[in-house]
Amino acid sequence: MSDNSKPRPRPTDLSAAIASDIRDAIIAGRLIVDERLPSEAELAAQFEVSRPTVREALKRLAAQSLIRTQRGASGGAFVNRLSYEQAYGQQITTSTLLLSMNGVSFDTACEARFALERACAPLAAERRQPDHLAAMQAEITRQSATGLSDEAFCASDVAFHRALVDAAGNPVLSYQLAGAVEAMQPLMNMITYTRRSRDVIIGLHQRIVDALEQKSPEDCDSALVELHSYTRDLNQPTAR
Amino acid sequence: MSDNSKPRPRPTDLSAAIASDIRDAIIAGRLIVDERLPSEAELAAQFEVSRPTVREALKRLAAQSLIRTQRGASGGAFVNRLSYEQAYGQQITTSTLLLSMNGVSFDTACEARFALERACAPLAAERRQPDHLAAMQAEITRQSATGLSDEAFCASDVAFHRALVDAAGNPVLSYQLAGAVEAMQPLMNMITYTRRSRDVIIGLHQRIVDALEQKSPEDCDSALVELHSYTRDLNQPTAR
DNA sequence: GCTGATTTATTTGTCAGACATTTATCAAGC
DNA sequence: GCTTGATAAATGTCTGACAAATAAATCAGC
Repeated sequence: MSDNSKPRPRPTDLSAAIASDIRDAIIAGRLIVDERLPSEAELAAQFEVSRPTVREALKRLAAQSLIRTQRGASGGAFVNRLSYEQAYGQQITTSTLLLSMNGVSFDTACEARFALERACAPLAAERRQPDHLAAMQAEITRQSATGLSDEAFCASDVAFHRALVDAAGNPVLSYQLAGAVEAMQPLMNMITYTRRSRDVIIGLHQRIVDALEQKSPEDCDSALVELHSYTRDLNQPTAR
Repeated sequence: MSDNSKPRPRPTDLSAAIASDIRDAIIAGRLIVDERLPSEAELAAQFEVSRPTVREALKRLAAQSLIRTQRGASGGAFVNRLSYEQAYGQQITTSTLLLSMNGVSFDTACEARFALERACAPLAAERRQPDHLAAMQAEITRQSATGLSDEAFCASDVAFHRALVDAAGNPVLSYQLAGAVEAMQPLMNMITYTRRSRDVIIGLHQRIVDALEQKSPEDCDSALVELHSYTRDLNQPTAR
């Protein structure tokens, strides 16, 4: 009556197994936020392994921001409250690598991004605050500058779209979209932006801001749709 | 000896600094998929640290699925091709913890989930394949069973919605949505589902499947909107 | 010459013990 | 009362060693 019916292949890697144990305890709530784990020596005794092995396990968890460590007396490993900032970072790293390593096409990534972004637009139109509009307007100004490198233009584009997402006022949405928006940047960096194409994009950005200011989700949506197809065609000007 | 002027301001936590270095190299493409890293001993010499320190760094990267390791001659650490499966897993873990540790309200998470899901609906209506419809229909059947626990009902609900997302035929969307959908499960598990409420939900699910079958994005969207508001009210029956 | 078993070399996985560094706590001295 | 120093606890790091896995080289046998 053992649980060897579980499909989980018990890792022969002790540090991976220990990390998995502790991770499960955190996810299941048996270890709560800010709770202190036993010291490395105690964990070593508990799992009957050496301290370096325990440390490797803890580093794995630290890499996922599940724990944080503190040195000194009354230090140790603590269950970490995963902040939005940390979650953003991991989300962006994972998304970026997923796209680049699997040869995801520009079209696929672009479609996903604009689909998700359109989902935010109605909420953004309803809740946008002055600072969101100001942030977006500032990026438009930056994008209009002459002599801006393609890379800088892309970075500003990303910042614009992140501000748009943030305007929806839903931190969970912002978190989910962070990956989609940021991971697009490397792909968009491969495009050459002519003066005219920049002007078109900037014009659409302005339409988006205006639509949000007037709380018109329809105008915002149509601008996004146009921006999507324009961006797609930029990448494959001779397609079809 | 030019690099002794390398005052990188993170001398604490050498293993974190080394992991960061290697991670940057992978993201920047200086290390490509399936490329073998130097052995632990070589890395130790290269970074002028001990092998355990290098190992801790490598374990951090392994925790993010950035590398995989192999024992034996011609073994070592290899840059890992991040698979969608692995990315799903990390996304789900991070999202679940983010919601539970930050006390994200049901409404907020629910709003994000349905907003994102509505973004998938038009694509799903266009591209859904028979197996997607079959998978969704199978979950509806499961949900209709009597004596089903609330937890099992929720699990089936999640499976239904993931099938809906997959029907959009965009792996990047599926990846992004995996977190949003799965992370909702713990929150939805806290709801008690009466027979009547289950019937309402199942009815809406059926409407969604029918709409997809008929390739009607409008019907699908309206069903999703209704499902959203119904779910929200289930959680706070006396609100407003 | 070729096949198959054996040895060898390389590399990760694990262990033990030690020292360095950081930090909270507490006691001593002014 | 406040500062200051000693103390203890914990993580961070190092050294050296052995175990285990695995691919390549070697060698015996035909």
